[in-house]
Amino acid sequence: MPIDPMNLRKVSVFQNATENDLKLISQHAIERSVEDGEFFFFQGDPAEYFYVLISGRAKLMQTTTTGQQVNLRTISEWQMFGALGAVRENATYPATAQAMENSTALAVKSDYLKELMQTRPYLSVELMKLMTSYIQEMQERYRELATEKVERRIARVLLRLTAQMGVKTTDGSIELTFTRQDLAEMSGTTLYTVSRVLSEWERQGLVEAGRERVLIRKPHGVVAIAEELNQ
Amino acid sequence: MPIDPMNLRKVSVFQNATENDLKLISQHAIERSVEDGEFFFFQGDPAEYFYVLISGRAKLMQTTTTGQQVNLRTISEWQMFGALGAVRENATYPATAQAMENSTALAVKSDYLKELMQTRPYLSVELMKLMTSYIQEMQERYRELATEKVERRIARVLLRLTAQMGVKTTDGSIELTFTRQDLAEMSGTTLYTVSRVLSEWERQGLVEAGRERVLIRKPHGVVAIAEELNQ
DNA sequence: CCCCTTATTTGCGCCAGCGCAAAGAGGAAT
DNA sequence: ATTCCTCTTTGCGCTGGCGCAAATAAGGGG
Repeated sequence: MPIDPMNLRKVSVFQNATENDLKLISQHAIERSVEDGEFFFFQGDPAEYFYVLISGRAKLMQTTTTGQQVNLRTISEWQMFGALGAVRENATYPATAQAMENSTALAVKSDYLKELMQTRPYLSVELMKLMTSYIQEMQERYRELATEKVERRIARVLLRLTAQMGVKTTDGSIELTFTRQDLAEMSGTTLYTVSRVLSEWERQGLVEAGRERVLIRKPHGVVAIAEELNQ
Repeated sequence: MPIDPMNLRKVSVFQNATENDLKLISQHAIERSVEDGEFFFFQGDPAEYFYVLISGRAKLMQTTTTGQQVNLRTISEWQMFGALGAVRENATYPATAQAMENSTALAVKSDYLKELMQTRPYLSVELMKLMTSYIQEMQERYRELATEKVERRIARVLLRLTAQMGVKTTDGSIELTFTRQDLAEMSGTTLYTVSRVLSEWERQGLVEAGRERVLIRKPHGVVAIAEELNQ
């Protein structure tokens, strides 16, 4: 059952699209459901489709030859992913997309997007804006990883996630749903270190740590750690 | 003295431009010379112009609040830089561009590029390709920084630089012109560690290390370190 | 309600890499 | 040649963070 094309306007790249364009795109889309832990695509696969997540949650990651993983980005609803292939000819995905819950996405042929962009400059512009924001975020994260201590990197990851997908509870706390392993992959450290840091913060009353869950009790306290000038 | 517009075809984004477009662009360009160590622009400045380096060498870097630096990219002749501002409205540069030698660049108003892109899809396409390659490179470097040991990261930096700007000498060695500090900023470590690693490699006969200079004697040996599967 | 699986915590030992400090080396300019 | 400046090397001590191992906790399914 195809979704209402108007929903596609929630996708940043399509925010300025005409109603007709949205219909065209949705007509070219097929729905794909993927279970928790399974994959939309793997790094190195031919980038034949780009995706728009319509329900669930996924992550984009790179895997090293030795099997270690690095989390590049978390994808939530109405975000586009796998779109780099729409740009180059015969591109392959530069990362792997794995569902973090049971998820559904729309898949559209990259070639179709490429075709649309030929005659719709707004699409290129929006896609470039999105790419620009990725570049900036990666540059920033790269700098953090190169220059900042683990504790602060973890604090920043929590804040980034808060902005992107944090759920505010009634008492002003913020709830995040991630495993220690997820957080480790996002902050460039190990699950042991994440666990130790969260335990310490819990002792200080900043957060409450649970299974696959972190409840930020004092957001400003986490901000303080992330920004702290001393060191 | 304005340069020959045809030279602009060496810029990847302009490779498919018409002769007339190249002329238009060069007519809108002003030349700017910057001495060794001085700056084209700073992180946070309004991104009014984009640049094309026509002689010399520069680096793009991010500076932390505590003054530490991270090198994002080295710019050599006919590369475009500072173009992210052409995409967003009222953007600021996300990085600082510093000359590594006496350098000259063409500066063109970002707005002018934006205007051209409205009617020339090939420009958007090429710019997106460039952005895609940045994203991929940053993702890769991020993964390396997160998962790989210093020695291997340094090896990879040398190989990247070899591909980008290495000078082959008559006997098959490759010469690179960088300070230990530069290499440290590029591999996310300190100049001390770079120095120690290079000294060790010199003992093994892989390289010759000189002042602001590294001569790679056995490129395949460096590749072996960069690729080595054992750990 | 119990069992099994998966996530988390924490003690412990270890070492890669940091960063100070001081000495050495290479170039450029006079 | 001499001087000066900058870049580089290396000894030394230190520590942040890794990662094993084992215990503990939290769900989920039957």
